[in-house]
Amino acid sequence: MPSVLSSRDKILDVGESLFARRGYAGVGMREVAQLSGLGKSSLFHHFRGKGQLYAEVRIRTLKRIRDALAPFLTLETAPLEALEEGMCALIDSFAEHPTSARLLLRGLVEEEIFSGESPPELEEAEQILAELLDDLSELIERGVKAGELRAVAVPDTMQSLIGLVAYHFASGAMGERILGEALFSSSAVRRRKREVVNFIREGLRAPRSDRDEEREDPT
Amino acid sequence: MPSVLSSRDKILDVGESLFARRGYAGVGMREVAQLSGLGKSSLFHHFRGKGQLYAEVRIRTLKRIRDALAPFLTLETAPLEALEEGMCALIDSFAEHPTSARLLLRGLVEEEIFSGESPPELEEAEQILAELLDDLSELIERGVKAGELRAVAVPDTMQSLIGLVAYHFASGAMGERILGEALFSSSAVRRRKREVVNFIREGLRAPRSDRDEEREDPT
DNA sequence: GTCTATAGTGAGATAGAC
DNA sequence: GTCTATCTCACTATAGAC
Repeated sequence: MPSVLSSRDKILDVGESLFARRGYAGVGMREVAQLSGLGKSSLFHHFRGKGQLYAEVRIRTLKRIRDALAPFLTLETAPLEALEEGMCALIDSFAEHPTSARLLLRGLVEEEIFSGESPPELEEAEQILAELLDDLSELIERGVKAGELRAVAVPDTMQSLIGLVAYHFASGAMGERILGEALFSSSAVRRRKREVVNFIREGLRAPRSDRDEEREDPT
Repeated sequence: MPSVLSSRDKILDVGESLFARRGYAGVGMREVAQLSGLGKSSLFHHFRGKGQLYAEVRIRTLKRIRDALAPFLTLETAPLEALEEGMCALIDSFAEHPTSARLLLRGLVEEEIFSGESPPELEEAEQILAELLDDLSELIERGVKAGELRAVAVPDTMQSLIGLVAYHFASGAMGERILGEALFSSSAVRRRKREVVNFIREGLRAPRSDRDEEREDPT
């Protein structure tokens, strides 16, 4: 590992920052080059084109998110606890890489990005995302079946969790206006974790009686 | 009111649909013109330029959202009930205008849209949004002070509610993949309302004892 | 691996006839 | 109000020297 970033990594960093802030169409290769300290043409030596750069940036981001979440998507922890701790780990990951949430949200919300054909690398990104969502879905379902969670609709709950965590850290200037504080200050991150965990715990946990019922179910 | 849309309204409709799907930078005036059934130059007769068109689209959308939410942001209803009913009304509004949520979310998340100076009309949009957020903030604060809601952090709760409602209906193809169903089908909308209301009620309501405490507080 | 130069396209916007 | 024609500029991408 070189202590100085390779040109390729530098380009990826710059691209990640710009794509997160402005979206695919809002970014020009000229600006990516300038901020990378390279000539415009040098970019095309490292990446086939803007499309591939975007895809590689997305892959890197999604892998980071997957790595943060993976330890909690196993079968070893109780579902509600795994959900709470997983969301905390995700928030920590977002806090460490402030562009991640925006890029994730853009990937979830944005469509019709490529007018012609999309770069083949995007499929890898889609697959990482798909696996992640599948694992999360299974976790929630396990929680419901175990009686730890209320009888929520699993897909809607997925959407709720994404909205709860990803939107907040993607909300930029408007989020900071609402918070009256930097989104990624350590106090704001700590508070967000607390609020999200409380919201999830109170909002999704099965009421006492249900949980007892489930445990005692003799069928 | 003419039964046939004026050119201006037609352009606004087309612009709204395109800006919601692709964002400001992803939309070309040529495409707006074609879908409006006009020549490119005719657009510039109705709007000073792309920036103004975007601003007008945002204003129209935000006014729709404000009108849907306004009845529940008064002081007349109990806060938790107002919150639940307000979110339902917002969901109904999103369901009626499927571009609204996306455009709202884009407005909240997107920055640095204009490279040069931004159109003056955008300030009107920002003000509508600011008033809306202020009113929502006050509602939550009233709920906490009245002891109806837990002692949540008000700004974080705002963010949570936005994420819960706006993200879902902005999530497009990915949301439909998660749901396994069209986002705006009547059954999906009904279910979303139920899930959001339950999540809010269970997740934000103060526990029984607190609510009793507050009511009996003799100080 | 980086550069200069440039091709080629499409963007936003304007002028002026009808 | 709408059109055709045109301007200027920025964009992605390539060619080829170093």
